Amino acid sequence: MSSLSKCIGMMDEGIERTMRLIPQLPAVEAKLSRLMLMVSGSLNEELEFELKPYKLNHSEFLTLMFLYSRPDSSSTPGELCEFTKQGATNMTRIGNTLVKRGLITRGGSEDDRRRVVIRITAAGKRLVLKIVPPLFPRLDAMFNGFSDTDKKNLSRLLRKLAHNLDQATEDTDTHLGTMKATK
Amino acid sequence: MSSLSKCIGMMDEGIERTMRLIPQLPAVEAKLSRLMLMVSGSLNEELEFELKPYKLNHSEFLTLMFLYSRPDSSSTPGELCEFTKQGATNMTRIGNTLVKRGLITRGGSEDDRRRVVIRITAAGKRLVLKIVPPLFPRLDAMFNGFSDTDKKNLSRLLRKLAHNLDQATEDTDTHLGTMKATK
DNA sequence: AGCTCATATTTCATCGGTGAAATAAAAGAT
DNA sequence: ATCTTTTATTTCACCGATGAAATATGAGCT
Repeated sequence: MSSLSKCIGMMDEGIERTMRLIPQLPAVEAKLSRLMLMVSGSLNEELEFELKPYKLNHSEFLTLMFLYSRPDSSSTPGELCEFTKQGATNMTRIGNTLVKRGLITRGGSEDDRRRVVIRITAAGKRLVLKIVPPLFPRLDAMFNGFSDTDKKNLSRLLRKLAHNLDQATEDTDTHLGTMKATK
Repeated sequence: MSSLSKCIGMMDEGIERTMRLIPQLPAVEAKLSRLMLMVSGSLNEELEFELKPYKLNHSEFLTLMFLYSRPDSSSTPGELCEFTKQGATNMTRIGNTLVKRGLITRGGSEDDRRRVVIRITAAGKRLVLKIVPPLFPRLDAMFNGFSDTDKKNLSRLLRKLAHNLDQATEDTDTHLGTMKATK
């Protein structure tokens, strides 16, 4: 496999050369967004790799962790879709496989009987406790050489980025909204 | 759609609560890595959305841009696999579709006749020039409110993260290597 | 010349996810 | 009481990518 750093080097050179062909290109920003995508791609790969022994994929793990972190150990399909950014179709499938493995249960809600309540089981919690702690050394290693201010800054900048991305998609959505309304 | 910021809020709360259940959890680092994944997920979505009108996906776009940025407008499947982190199977398929659309050509190499030389065509270059400049405003908007030092810091921190990730996977790989050698 | 290694392609089964449409059931509004 | 909306599921066709195995071809070594 080619190392991430090597890919980043190629990317840097590529953008430098592209800048000569398209001078208006905002090179700094282009590099930053490419960096984001490449680094998190690698991070994602790493996570999937760690989950493989437990036959869980990223979405299933997220779902499980979200339930684990809830005060009442439960949620609904809709809420899980929001948080994990999955479509309803996929959420149903994830639910099916996790139920089949006995990691969650699905039951009708008392108060709103359209709603389905998804709850993590004792076995699900046990699995989380088996998966998560071994991840900690990796997590620490990832941030080797990061000072406390480094971490604070990274958090701040990523959150700012998130905010800007929200703005952008909000604009797009409202435009689509007006287009539909006009039509 | 649920906004990125709202998801980040849920994530923050989730990790806080999880920390109470698993006190050794390195919460700061966990949040940072979740942030990375969430923000870049959204960034990725945005990019795919921009590319959709041109019937290109992320990998095809990367491939095209890499070729565009090369001094001689060409590369080889192997090199493209490295840079785009795609498997050979997928690279072949990407090549097929781009050739079919007249955006690249595939030909035998002169010096090493195992090698295939992939070259971006004039039409391919034209498409790049049609796609890329409209991306610039988005790119600028993404980094709204970022000072020059913010950008420098973000770049520095992402590159450091990349370096650490390389170390981690290198360790894993060499362990696997010695395991295989021992076997 | 012969052997091994490297490069690329193709085929095939599989995975994870999407999007649209149909169905069901119940909540909420008037 | 009916109508509309919300919530969830299911089905189906499809997309993009993976991984393994088979094939082909040619480079490089001895």
